Amino acid sequence: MQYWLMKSEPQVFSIDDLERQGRSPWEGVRNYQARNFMRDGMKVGDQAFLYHSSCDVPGVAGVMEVARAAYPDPTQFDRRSPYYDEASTRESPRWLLVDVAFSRRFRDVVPLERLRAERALAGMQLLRRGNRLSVMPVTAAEWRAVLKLA
DNA sequence: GCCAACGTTGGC
DNA sequence: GCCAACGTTGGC
Repeated sequence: MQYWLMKSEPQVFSIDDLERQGRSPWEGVRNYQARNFMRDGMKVGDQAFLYHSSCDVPGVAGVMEVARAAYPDPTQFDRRSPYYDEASTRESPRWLLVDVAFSRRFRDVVPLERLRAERALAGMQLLRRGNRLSVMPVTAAEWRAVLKLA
């Protein structure tokens, strides 16, 4: 089993939204590296942190589980969607998504600031300078270290 | 294949 | 709102 971290702006899709819905397609990933992690890495049953970005308190908000392996993201074909990609075709879809299922909402978000202060997380990809990836792997040791802070 | 211009991400 | 960092685009 593998561990992941996936970013979302809570104004767009938050841990509360996922808790309410129970399960959801993870729409809108438009970065090749992030797509490749979903396509080549993610398996049903993998665990992922939901990270809130671009908000008052950026940080890890809870835990979800991969509920369905990668398949084409329908929003790339939807002209009215902000994620529409006119260059993508149904014969050869450019963008994929996975379905995620709610597991747990932390009582409080574990703030980015707190993650940065944690020695065990010094090598975490999320914390590297200039990191903008919205989907990335997390090691088992990092996973445990973040859970301890929740 | 290089690289400048441009767009996006995301913390602050 | 600012700006650093980075990815993508497109001319050459």
